[in-house]
Amino acid sequence: MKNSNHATIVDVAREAGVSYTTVSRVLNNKGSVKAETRERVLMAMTRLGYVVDQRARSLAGGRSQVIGLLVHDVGTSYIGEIIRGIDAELASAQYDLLLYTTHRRKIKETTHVVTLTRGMADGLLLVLPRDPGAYLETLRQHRFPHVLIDHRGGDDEAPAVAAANRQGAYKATEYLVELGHRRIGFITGAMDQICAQDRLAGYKTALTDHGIAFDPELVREGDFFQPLGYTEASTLLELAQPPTAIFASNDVSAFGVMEAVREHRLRIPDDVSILGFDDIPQAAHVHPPLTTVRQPLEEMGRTATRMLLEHIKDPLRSPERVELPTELVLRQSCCRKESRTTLIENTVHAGPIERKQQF
Amino acid sequence: MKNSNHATIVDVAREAGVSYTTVSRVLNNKGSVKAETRERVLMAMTRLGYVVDQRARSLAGGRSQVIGLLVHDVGTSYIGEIIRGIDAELASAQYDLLLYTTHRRKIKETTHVVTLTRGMADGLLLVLPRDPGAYLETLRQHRFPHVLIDHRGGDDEAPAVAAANRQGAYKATEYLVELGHRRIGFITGAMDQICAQDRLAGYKTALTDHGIAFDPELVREGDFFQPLGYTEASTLLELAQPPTAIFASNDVSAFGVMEAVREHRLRIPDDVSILGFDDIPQAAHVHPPLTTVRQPLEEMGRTATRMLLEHIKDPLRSPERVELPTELVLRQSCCRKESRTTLIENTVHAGPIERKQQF
DNA sequence: GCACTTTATGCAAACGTTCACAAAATTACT
DNA sequence: AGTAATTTTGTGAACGTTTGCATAAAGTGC
Repeated sequence: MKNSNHATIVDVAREAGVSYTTVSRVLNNKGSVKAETRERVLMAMTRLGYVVDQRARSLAGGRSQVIGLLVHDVGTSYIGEIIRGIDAELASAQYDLLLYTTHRRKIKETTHVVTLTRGMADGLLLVLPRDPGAYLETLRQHRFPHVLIDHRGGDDEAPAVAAANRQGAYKATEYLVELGHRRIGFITGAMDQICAQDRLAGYKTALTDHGIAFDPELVREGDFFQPLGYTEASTLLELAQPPTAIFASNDVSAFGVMEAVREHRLRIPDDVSILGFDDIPQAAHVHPPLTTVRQPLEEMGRTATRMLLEHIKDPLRSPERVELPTELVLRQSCCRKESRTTLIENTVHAGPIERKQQF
Repeated sequence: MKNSNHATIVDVAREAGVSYTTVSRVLNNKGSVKAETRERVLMAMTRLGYVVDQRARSLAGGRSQVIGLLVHDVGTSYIGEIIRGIDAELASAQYDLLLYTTHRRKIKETTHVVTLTRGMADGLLLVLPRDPGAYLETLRQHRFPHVLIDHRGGDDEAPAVAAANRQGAYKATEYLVELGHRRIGFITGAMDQICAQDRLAGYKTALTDHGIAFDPELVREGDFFQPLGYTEASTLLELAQPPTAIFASNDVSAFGVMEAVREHRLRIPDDVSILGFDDIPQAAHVHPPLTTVRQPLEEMGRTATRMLLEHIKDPLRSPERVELPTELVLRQSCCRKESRTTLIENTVHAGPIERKQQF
């Protein structure tokens, strides 16, 4: 880009008849400059179409106005929502976003982190990190600002924001119990993730707290994806004593559950109540709209970003770990266990005995 | 980050007992350096844990090894797939990705483009740009490398990659005709986008080419999202002469169509065949798996990136516009119009006359 | 073994900023 | 009016690279 005539700070200075330092001053609102001079410089800038060169600024000053974001993958609304929050917060702070997708390969996480540390970015946001132990130490050593999202990991002291997974699952299960359900199926998430473990824990605790014996038969291990949600729900529905409600560890696998239920010619919610987790936008748009535990994804992104920005400003600040509340969103995919008898259309679906034959 | 002891090129030079220029040479494989010296420098680098500072390199050299990506939103698998392709290609060329989400605000597109031009990135990828006219001229003037994805726009000369939307829609419609369907519903995409227009055009042409009169009643305007797909499909199903097949302009709205069809107690594909467009991963996982037109999203990302990288290497290269082939993916959501009579389960769903009453 | 090319290395100047420090201009205070 | 305090401006040195030019070392051909 040498040929293109990009104006520099020096050009502006010449145009305005001041020194380049002065231009830098009005650029950063640092140090004092006479109102009239500032005006003159500003004029010169617009006249020349000046735009600051972030690379140079960063090299000289230390701040690159870029933060790095490390994610697995970018095609899910889970990530989409989080990024929306990050983005909003970043935009108002004039930061740019450097995106790294690891596609679940651990090595990539580490190498990316190292490069990032080296001046490219002022801070790092890690969503659902796979194996943070590998580089968390490096980050801490270099005093490199970072915040983990959705990984309220073990003993490590890293700043993090997560959702109240356990509590959310507890409330949701409680809700199903209050609707009269006694046999409540549960599809877990990928169990190597702490949020998945927490959700299962919430489910279990709620059951025992309400005097319902925990039946391992009703818990199936999923992976947060639709296909496995579908298969595992099918298994549940074919039990001798099938559940009257199924709680899936996230909305996407809840969609799989819905498929399975329909495949078995059962109605939602009349025959089987379904409950999800996350409240991704799509949850409101399926039929019937999915009752789910809202995880404040966008807010998580926002909060994490704010925390990170604070840390960049003041690197000595001690790491905090925030847990954002989850919230039960009532829609139409759950109903009282008894209510099935009140409906007219009972004949449309096959009864419980025929079910197995159909599959 | 001043306190953290990051090794510089000079430190490496001292450690290896050479000048910093030599270190730079082995770093870039430029100029000749004796094998033995190179070895020594390499050793020193690993010993000191040296990592190049991209900002400085960029300032001095001109290449930032960063490309910008401008997208609407990042939470859809449409974007996810494209980014996957971009990412793969970029990783092997040692480039990083600067992400800008516009959230559909036009102004943002322009301001971002300007900043980008200013050294932050070596090139720019624009996915489904809203209003490229505003900045395309700027980009061209500055000879700033750029490639548009999925916007085979009007007259402008910008390099671009798109999918064969028209042809794909044509083939798909033809397929439905060959299955014996005569009344084929169509849900359009957001009609301000050229790809949506092309898909509609393909549908129309296919019909007339096969001697089927175009019936405007069967075309409903959608917006590429599920809710509208649902409502518009409902409208189609409640026509006096409802379609026996519905072709939605993308998979997501096809999911809406599926909901609507089920809501009307009709079976897929026995009563209504459904066809989508895009082949997002989820399309294979719904039930029945969705027959759809595969748009090579990942490949589009890859191709665009390769083109961009070429342009960066050789800025004088003339812009090309690539159209990648689409492909009909046959799954289980479509069947012969006649086949409905061959199935056993005919009684489960309500007949066409009762349909309206149920809704 | 001498001039002559090739290969290997080093020096200094950029790139476009920020920032500490110094100097100049202005204002305030006695 | 003279001095101190304050505000405004300028100078020069970073920041960590790349790159053109100069130089030193090593081959090459006769």
